[in-house]
Amino acid sequence: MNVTQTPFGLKLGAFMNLTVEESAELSQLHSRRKKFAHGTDMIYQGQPKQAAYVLASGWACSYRLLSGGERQIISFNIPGDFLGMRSMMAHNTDHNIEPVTRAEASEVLAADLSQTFKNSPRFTAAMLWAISRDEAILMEHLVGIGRRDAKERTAHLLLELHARLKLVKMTSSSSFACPLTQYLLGDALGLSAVHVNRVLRELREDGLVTFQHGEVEFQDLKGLIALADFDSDYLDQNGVLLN
Amino acid sequence: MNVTQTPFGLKLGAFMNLTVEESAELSQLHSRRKKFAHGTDMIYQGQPKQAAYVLASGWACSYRLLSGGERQIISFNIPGDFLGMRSMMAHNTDHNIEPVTRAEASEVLAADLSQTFKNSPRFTAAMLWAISRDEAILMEHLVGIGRRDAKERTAHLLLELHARLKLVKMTSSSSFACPLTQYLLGDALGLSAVHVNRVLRELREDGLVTFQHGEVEFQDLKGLIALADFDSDYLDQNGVLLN
DNA sequence: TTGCTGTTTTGATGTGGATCAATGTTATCC
DNA sequence: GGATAACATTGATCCACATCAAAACAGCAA
Repeated sequence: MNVTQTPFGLKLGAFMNLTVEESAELSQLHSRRKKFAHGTDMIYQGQPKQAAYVLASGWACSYRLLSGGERQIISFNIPGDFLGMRSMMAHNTDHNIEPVTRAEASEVLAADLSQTFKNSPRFTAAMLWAISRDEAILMEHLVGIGRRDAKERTAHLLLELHARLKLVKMTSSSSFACPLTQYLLGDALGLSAVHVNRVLRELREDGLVTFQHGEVEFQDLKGLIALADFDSDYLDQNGVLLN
Repeated sequence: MNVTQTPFGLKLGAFMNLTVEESAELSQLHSRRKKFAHGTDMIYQGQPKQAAYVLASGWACSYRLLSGGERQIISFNIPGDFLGMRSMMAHNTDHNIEPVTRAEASEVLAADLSQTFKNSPRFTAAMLWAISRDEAILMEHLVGIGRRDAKERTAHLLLELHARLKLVKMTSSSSFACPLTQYLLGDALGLSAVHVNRVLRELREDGLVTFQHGEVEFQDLKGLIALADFDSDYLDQNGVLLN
């Protein structure tokens, strides 16, 4: 299979066109495939070997648990995302990553990665781009929790997921399959699951989006974008989407 | 001056010992010095040239403005921090960085940086470490805003700043100089300045910390750490601090 | 000394979202 | 067909923090 058509390839393609050699290099990284079932952590505190993964299929989420038992989901991960850069670089891993659905991922060894960095400066740049983009997503998430109310926040997240999934060709024009429960949404949005439910109902009643039976459908995309004050620039993929 | 004693050198030193050659390489990056006054943005939306900086002295903060006029401070930056990685990699800059005090920073050109990456894989790793660490700080911030109450959050931020400043030798054992206003704290913590004031008073009355006249003083460090549920692991600098 | 400007402090009142407690829905398995 | 489990929905009550308003204070310029 052509690597440029994998989710990871599609994503990096938003930053630059991959040469034949780079595609080959990428295939290497992409070889050691692993499967994860719902309920088993992919990355966790105190794990023996520092590993990183490229998510090939399925969704995951990274989260932190507080001593009081509450949890905060840091980010949702979709196919093409690179997981665990931090657990590879840092001496302690302080957050967990668990699959939301069944998931497949390619394990990336630190040695291989640094070899690839050496071989291809352009690939290095692309990885830095991907990392910065993840950071931008995190920032936007922070802004949402800090300064947007529950409705705006929820709308924003749905719009973001739509845009990100679009990049890896996992959407139809105005809907996408979404395996997240209201509990997961709550843990990500800093809301109770109960309140997430109310917010989703309001959005539905306003004729903006519906989220039912694992499917998010946008009824009024413009209205939703206005409500959420959503500007996709931070995802840095507009050039690609316009093509 | 020995680069290893600059804040940036001290910080990277937490990850690895710099060789003589690496120090030289680092000095190169560190040469084009610029000054910034309070009130002029260092990095802003739509700026002509993509630049990055290493903060040499003074404090800064990066923030996002919402259409409603509210702002969310993403992070506070102290000497040794690398600023603007994202504005260098991405096609659009979506957040601003402004100095909190007068500040000096070394401008880093994209070309120089990628050259340095090519020359020194170890430096590349150190930069990735620094980036991951920034991401971890951001995550912790997110967790705080999402799941901690105002008092815990405030305490946590003060403890984090103390630990980070320690790494670049800008603290005394139980206090540090802090140029932040209560408005800035509020914008970072997702609180109103009024509420920040009340929280600071409570912390003072509890005999935990005082923050007055630009000086943060810890009265009961253990108590504060317990209150904030603070675990410095995420800063990945414990090994260094123990030496 | 007198402002002027930015910052801190305190009080009174209002609200978004948490929490508690049920009930409804759907899927799965026997 | 009933039992069980996971998830979604709705109502009632409460509190942490926002918002509004005003005063006290510090630093600085003239």
